[in-house]
Amino acid sequence: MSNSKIISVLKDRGLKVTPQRIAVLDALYSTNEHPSAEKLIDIVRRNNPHIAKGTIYKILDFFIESGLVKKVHSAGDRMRYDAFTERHHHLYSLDTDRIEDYHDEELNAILEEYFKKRSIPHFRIEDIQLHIKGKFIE
Amino acid sequence: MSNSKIISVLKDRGLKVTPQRIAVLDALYSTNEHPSAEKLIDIVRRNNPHIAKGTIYKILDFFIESGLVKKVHSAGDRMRYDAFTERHHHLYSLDTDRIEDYHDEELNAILEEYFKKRSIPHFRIEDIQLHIKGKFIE
DNA sequence: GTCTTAAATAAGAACGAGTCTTATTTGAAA
DNA sequence: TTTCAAATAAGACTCGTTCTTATTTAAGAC
Repeated sequence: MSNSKIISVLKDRGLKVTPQRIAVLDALYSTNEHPSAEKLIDIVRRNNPHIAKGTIYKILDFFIESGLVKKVHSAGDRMRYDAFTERHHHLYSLDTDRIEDYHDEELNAILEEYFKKRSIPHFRIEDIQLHIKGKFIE
Repeated sequence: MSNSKIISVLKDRGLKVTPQRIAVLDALYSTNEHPSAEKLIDIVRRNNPHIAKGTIYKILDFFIESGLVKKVHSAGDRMRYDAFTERHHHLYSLDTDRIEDYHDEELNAILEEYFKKRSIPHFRIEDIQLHIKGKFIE
């Protein structure tokens, strides 16, 4: 994604634009592998070697509050991030730390239908995601 | 669950029975709050103050390999564990670290049906779990 | 363009959940 | 009861993440 588009993403939401935020958002949009913070720091520093580690963690938290980024639920020991905000699901490798997107409108419709007629006592649903665990075969 | 039943769980699977394993399994069966390892260590040490932290982590890994326990995918900074092995789903609080079970046969059937007719290229599914995120209201 | 200031960042120390190491103990088969 | 591979205790260590403090900066006001 071009820099000017990334700037628009921030500006349109009334968020302050900084070179560091642009770099982090660019790194997130440039990959679909749901990177860990450490991986993201690597990517960011290819073009911006001076950006501080703590800054990137702080920016990630800020993006999460702002709704630009979501944490990916996982069983690993490091947090994973996802900047693809449309409703989608994930495939989890049981062998490796690979996590891929799974997107299907029919599935979304089925889930929508199911939860429309069935409310959960004492719980207000805000988001639903399927975790599909298994093995990638090449 | 009684001690003799817990011993049976281990014996029936051909697993070595130790006081430490009994204590950890007992702690897991005594709560449905999907405890972190640290929380579990607290529970275990109420009755067995001498059991080492590393031992409990090692036992948890062993139980996971043995299929007695599953890791719960989460966005938090600590791993959570679940000894309820029937197919079920989870409710996640967006405010707190609360995670509750959600169990419904109709939902399982719907998912079964959906994935029966739709295979995912290059992926062999082994387990499917719904993450329902939202807010608990009292 | 310049000023102003709250907010953002740099640098690295600190924290803590989870892992590793080594000596000791033990479950359970023979 | 003997034997020994496996399990445990104790605590040092790792490293992903957070915190602290001084410095810099984005962007609104003038």
